[in-house]
This record gives sequence, structure tokens and C-alpha cells, in this order.
Amino acid sequence: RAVTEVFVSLYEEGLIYRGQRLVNWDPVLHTAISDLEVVSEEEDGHLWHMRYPRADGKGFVVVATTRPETMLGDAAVAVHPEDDRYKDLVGKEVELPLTGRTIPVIADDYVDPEFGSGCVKITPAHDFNDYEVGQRHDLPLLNIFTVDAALNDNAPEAYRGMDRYAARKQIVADLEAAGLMEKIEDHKLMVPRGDRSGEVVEPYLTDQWFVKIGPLAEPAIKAVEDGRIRFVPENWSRTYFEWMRNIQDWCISRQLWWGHRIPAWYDEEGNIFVGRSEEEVREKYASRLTPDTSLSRDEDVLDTWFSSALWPFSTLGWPARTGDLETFYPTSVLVTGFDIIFFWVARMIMMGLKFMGEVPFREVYIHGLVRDSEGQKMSKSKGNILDPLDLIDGITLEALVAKRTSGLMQPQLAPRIEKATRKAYPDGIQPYGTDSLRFTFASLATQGRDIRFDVGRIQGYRNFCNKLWNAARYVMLSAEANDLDINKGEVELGLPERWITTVLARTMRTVEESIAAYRFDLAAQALYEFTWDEYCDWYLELSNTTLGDEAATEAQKRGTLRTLLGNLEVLLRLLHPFMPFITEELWHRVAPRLDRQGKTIMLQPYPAAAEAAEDESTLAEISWLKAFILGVRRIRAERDIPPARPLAVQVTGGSKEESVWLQRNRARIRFLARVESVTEVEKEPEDAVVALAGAMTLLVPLANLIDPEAELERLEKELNKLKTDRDRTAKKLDNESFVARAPAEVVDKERHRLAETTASLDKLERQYQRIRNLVNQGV
RNA sequence: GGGCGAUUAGCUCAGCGGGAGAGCACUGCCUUCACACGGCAGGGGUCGCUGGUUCAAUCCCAGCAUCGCCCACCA
Repeated sequence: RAVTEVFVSLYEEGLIYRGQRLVNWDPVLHTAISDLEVVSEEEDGHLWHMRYPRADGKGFVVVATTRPETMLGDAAVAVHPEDDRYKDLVGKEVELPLTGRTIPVIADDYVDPEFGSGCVKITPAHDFNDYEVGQRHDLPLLNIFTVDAALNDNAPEAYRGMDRYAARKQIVADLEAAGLMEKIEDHKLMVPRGDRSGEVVEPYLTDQWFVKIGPLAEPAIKAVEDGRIRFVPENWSRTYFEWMRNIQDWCISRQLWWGHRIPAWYDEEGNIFVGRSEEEVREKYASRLTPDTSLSRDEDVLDTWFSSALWPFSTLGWPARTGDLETFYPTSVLVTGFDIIFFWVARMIMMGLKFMGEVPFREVYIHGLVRDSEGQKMSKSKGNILDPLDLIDGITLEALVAKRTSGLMQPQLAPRIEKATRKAYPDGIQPYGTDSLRFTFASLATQGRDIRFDVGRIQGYRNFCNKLWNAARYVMLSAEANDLDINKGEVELGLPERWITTVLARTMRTVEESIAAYRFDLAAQALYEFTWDEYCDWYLELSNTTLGDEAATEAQKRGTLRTLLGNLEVLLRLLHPFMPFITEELWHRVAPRLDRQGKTIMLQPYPAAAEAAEDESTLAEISWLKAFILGVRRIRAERDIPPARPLAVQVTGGSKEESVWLQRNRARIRFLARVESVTEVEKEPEDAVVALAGAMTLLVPLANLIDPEAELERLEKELNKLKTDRDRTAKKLDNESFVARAPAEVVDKERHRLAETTASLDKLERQYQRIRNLVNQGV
């Protein structure tokens, strides 16, 4: 009903008309198609140079063509008006070989004098350019093809009924026989094919329905220009403008079996009557129609994109003024791929503005197109399709091969497809699950236009799902192991608790901003990093220190458990849009422990960063603590010390603040770095391995374990790194214009860096000397 | 011909004016009681090339090269 309504109303306004025009004709499907449904590709062909004898007998003109068979429909030969070579020829006639006709020579600046001979044959009924030229010069339209693109009765008898390609061969042969073929060159040309049939389409003269698009396009261009509609990424608006400003009338009739029938009726003389129904037509045109006039309805149907263009309001009940329409039009965002900006997006904008008087949506989020790992567009005929279900449920190699090689348009490709498939997926595809797939696509949703699908990526995110699951398991186990009522009683939040909550708050902010900017990749990345690198790698370990500490108070344990569970619960809600199933399942286990009720996580509020508590002061302390622990771990790894063997660590130097931090975090260091003792000493031991944590030096005395040569080598490497760093910074600060012109903040930062690297260098240098001495003494 | 985009670690990609990051892959150690779909530690990049702007360029500008996409009527 909406379709009929729109059609009739556009017709009444004169924006839909029926006319005989050249359209792209698919000779296999026997239908007209729109410009957008034609795909041109470069193919090898020839350029035939043909001689047309001058009517006055003074030799020939030579015309070049890629389609010799169309010469039977030629109406003229054209030259450029300023081309001196042919000036005298304009207005004269030439003989059109094989036909017995003569045709005029005309001047038109469409002709490029540089190309070929500078003479062009003009075939108005079979070429879009020639049609234009024909219109300008009032040339006759001579259609020489049938709907199958075979020659019709307008062609000389000898060629009638021949297919266009057979005719081409015959005509070329005949011209050669007559000595009228000057030469044949190889030539690359763009060949237009129908995107459905793959057949070469023919510009063909038929009666079709068109939408006069100019008056619709103009407001649609304006809507994007003045920002009522915004493309994301913004660049796509340029593509949109480019097309809209060069738009041609839209051929909307199709000679197909299915679709919306065109609401037009014809009487016996072929007069057109447009209306919502035959009854309406009879009523409306009663003055011209008698009740016994027989009317027949137009056999054609509408281009499917015609009804799709109405989608934003037709789905809401239009033309009825429904509540839905009132509430939901316009929508806020349209999410789509760039391949249908023209087909669909632009047309929805035009129709929306026309019939609703308002844009159909405010933002158009254009995402990339998924391609295979080679960057090829996925298509059934190439056999490189990845079915989402196969990624979710997995598929064996044999089943995948069978799937890809069945029902092919070109069965001869099967062996190649099979080979490629066996190579790309030697073990088939593992089941990765819905959440992994969804998270993968979120993280692949970058600003680019292509998304190469890489199985490695989904595998990584499958592991991530698993990580989250196991982390939650740990949290639940910890909660069960303590029979504290965590929701009642005194709560004390320790350093790690305040820290992880702060980091979570910052993650929330990043996620919030990223989603607002349609950067789902950045949101996904932030969540991944928080979950894995902070919550699992550090906080779970730190929480263990408190929970496993017999000296810890109930209030402390309660604080830890509440933070473990509480942050996990928030994290689940944050992750829910990215991995709906796992988060739902886990949420039902976690939430009740926090006395949080709900039927589903889907109805829970999305966490808002503004409500989160932050404690900046924890960041520096934890990052120092991490440096300390990493330092010890590194010594252990590089000196090949068994992980189970506890170390005694001595520390020297360090700021006052760091001393305080050390006192506060002894238990955590002991636990996480597997250290049996940390002692502050004045004098550095003779034989030790060293690491730095801020201004503090960590020393692990290793009398017999140490391999002095190896240690010297390691130190040397580190010293070199620090030296280049120091030199570069020093050089920068020596530069007067840097100090004068760079922002004070940046200069400060550089000064700081210089001080730090110099201090570190100093410490490592001393260590280096000590070991050097040791080695020398040994010798 | 016009328009748009890409070029960053072996691969897939983030970053985009103040000392380059992730995932996968790679190397070594570890079956430590959430997780071997794991832990810990590491290796790997003159950020396509040439100029310019700037105190400072992977990032901004210009040109070039290579690759890609979309439009278009060069017979």
C-alpha cells in the first residue's frame, strides 16, 4: 500500500514518467536494470577500423569501433567541429556499407579528435553517448536488436535472426571481403555486465518507468550538507555527494515475475492511467473512460530498491499515521555497509524527506565489509565464504569442502576451491562460540573499509572468553571459601581494592567515549586490557594476598571480596553488549552474592563512569609495586633461578615515599615475587644481581649462582640503552629553542627524564664496576 | 578521466605533533590449588620514498612509488 501510494503521488506530481529511453537491457533475464546493477570490467577486445565510402566518391572516412555489428544501426558519422581534416566533409554524406543506406556527416564536440581516426560512427539506438548526440542532431533511432540481442527485421536480410556475436563475425568478414576493413587492433575496453546474469548488457530502446530524480536529490544533498544527517566516518559523505550530484533519472520498472506491480493501466489505444486501483482509475478518469472500456494493467514490476527506499516509514505503518510512526520516525542511526550507500541509503533519504518531510535517520554508521584472509570479497562463486555458524559451531574440513564446492555456478572451479580450502583450513574450523565471534567483529570494526577476517583473531578472543570464565570461577571460589556475609558489616578497602576500582573507572570512561564515537574496536580493546592485564594478572593475585593472610581482619577480607565481586559484576555489565551469553550466565552467579537481583543482565543499567569512585593516589604506588615485582621476576628469569626457590632481596636508595611503600607492601611483594625477605641495607653487597624500581635499587645476592660474564653482558646492554636515552634527552635540553618554545610541561618532562636516566645509569654503572672487579680478582 | 582510501613487528591491525602498541606467530623457563584456550620472562620495527612546515614529524603539507575500492559515455 505504501508503495502504491508513493508511486501514484510521485506520478501525479510529475516525478514519475513513462518514456522510451535507452536502458541497460539484460538479454538473458529480459529486463531493464538500473545503472547501479551494471558492473563494468575491463576485458580484452578489439578496435575495428572500418571504411565508409564517401558518397561523392572521393575515397573513405575511417571510423573505429569496438562493436562493429552496431554499424547496421548507424545514423551518422561525427567529427569534431574544429577538426581541420574533416571540415569540408561536414554536411556531406557517406555510404553505410552492407546496408545500401547513406548517412550524414555531422559535427559535434563529443568527438575527441585525438582518438582513433577522429571520426565516430553514431548509433543512437544502441549507445548512450550516441543517443545524446542523436538527440542534439535530430537523428533517427534505428533499433536493430530483439529482446535476446539478436538482429531484428530492421537489419538487412542477410543478418536477421543472428545473435549479436555471430553477426559481428559475419559483418567483419563481409567488410573484409569488400576491402572496407582498414585494420584491427587489440584493445582493452570496459564491458558492462548485469550483476545478476553476468551477461553483457545492451543499451536498448524500450518503454520504461522513470523517477525524475533531480527534485528529490536536491533536498537530500542539503540534509547532509547542513548536518541533519551525519556519516560516520565522516568521509563517506563525500562519496555520497559525488554520486548525488551526478545522479541520473532512475529506471524503476523491471520485466520480472515477482515484485510490486506498477499501478498503471492501459486502454486499447495505449493511453496510460495511474491510480491506486482499477476502481480508482475508472472513477478518476471517468470523463475519458466508458464503463465498458477494457483496461489492462501494466505487466512490469518495480525495482526492489524502490520499496526498500520507503522502509524507514513504510515499516512503521505509513501512510497511516500510527503511533509507531510518531514515536520512531526519525530513528537515530542507520548501520550499514558502504556497498549500499547508493542503492539504499541515498534513496531512503530522498523518499523520507519527500514523504515525511524529515530525514529518516540522523547518523549513518558505515562499517567495513568482511573479506577473506586474502582480502577478497567473499562470494559463493569464489568458494571463499565463511559461514558465521561454522565459526560458532565449528566444521570439519570435509564438510567445509563439500559446502564450498556444491551448487557452484561454475563447477569447473571446484578443484581449485577445494585445494585452497584444504590449505587454509587443514583441520577444518574449531568451534569458537557466539560470544567470541561477536567480540571479534566488535574489535575488527575499525574505521577502515575492509575487514580481513583472520581466524587467529577469533581464536584469541575465544581464549579471552575462557579467561573471563575462569576468572569468575576463581572469584566465586574465593567467595565460597570465606563464610563472611560480605554485604553486612564493616568494610576496609586496601590499596589494591582502591587501585583496581580506579582503573575500572577509567576503563568505563574509555568504553563510554569509544561507543559514543562508534569505535567499537577501541571499546573492545579497553575491556580486553582491563580484564586480562589488570584484573586477572594483577588484582586477582593481589586479592589472594589479603584473603590468604591469616592476620587480615574481617573488614579487610570483606573489602577485598566486595571489590572482587563488585568489579566483576560491573565488568560483566560493561562486556555484555560484546559477549552477551557468557556475561548473562556469569551475572546470574555473581549478582546474587552482592544482593543484586534481576531477571536478566539485559535489563540492568549500563555502568556509567560518572558514578565510579576513583583514587588517583593509588596509581603511582601500584605502578612502583609492579616495577618491584617485575624486577625480581626478571632477575629470576634471566639468571635461570627456579621459580620455586625463594629469594632474599636487599634494597638500597629510594625516596622516602618508596620506603613507605615498601613497608606497606612487604607481604604483597613476598607473595607475588616469591621473596623470602626484603631488607634495607646501607652498603651494596659485592656479588649481586641488580634491578631498579623507581629510585630504589634491588639487589639479589647470589654468591655462587651468578655467572659474572653473563651478568656483565646484560648490564652492558642495559647501560647502552640508558646512555642513548640520556644523550638524546640532554641534547634536546641543550637546544635553546626547544627550551624557549616548547610548552613548559614538555620541558619539565624532559628534565625529569634526564634526572631519572642519569640516576639509573649511575647505579648500574657502580654495579657494573663491582662485578668487573670481582671478575678481575678471580683472574 | 574523476573521487576515495591504504602503505606501522613475520601475519592481521590500532595509534597519529613530544621516546612506537595489541592479538596471533616466534624464543626460553614453568603441569604454582581460576585458567596450558594458561603463567612468567624475552626477541623482533630507519612507522613506503623524497622534500617542506615546526624547537620537535610515524603523525601536518606537497610530490613520488606501490596496492586497492567506487564512480564515469572516450568510439
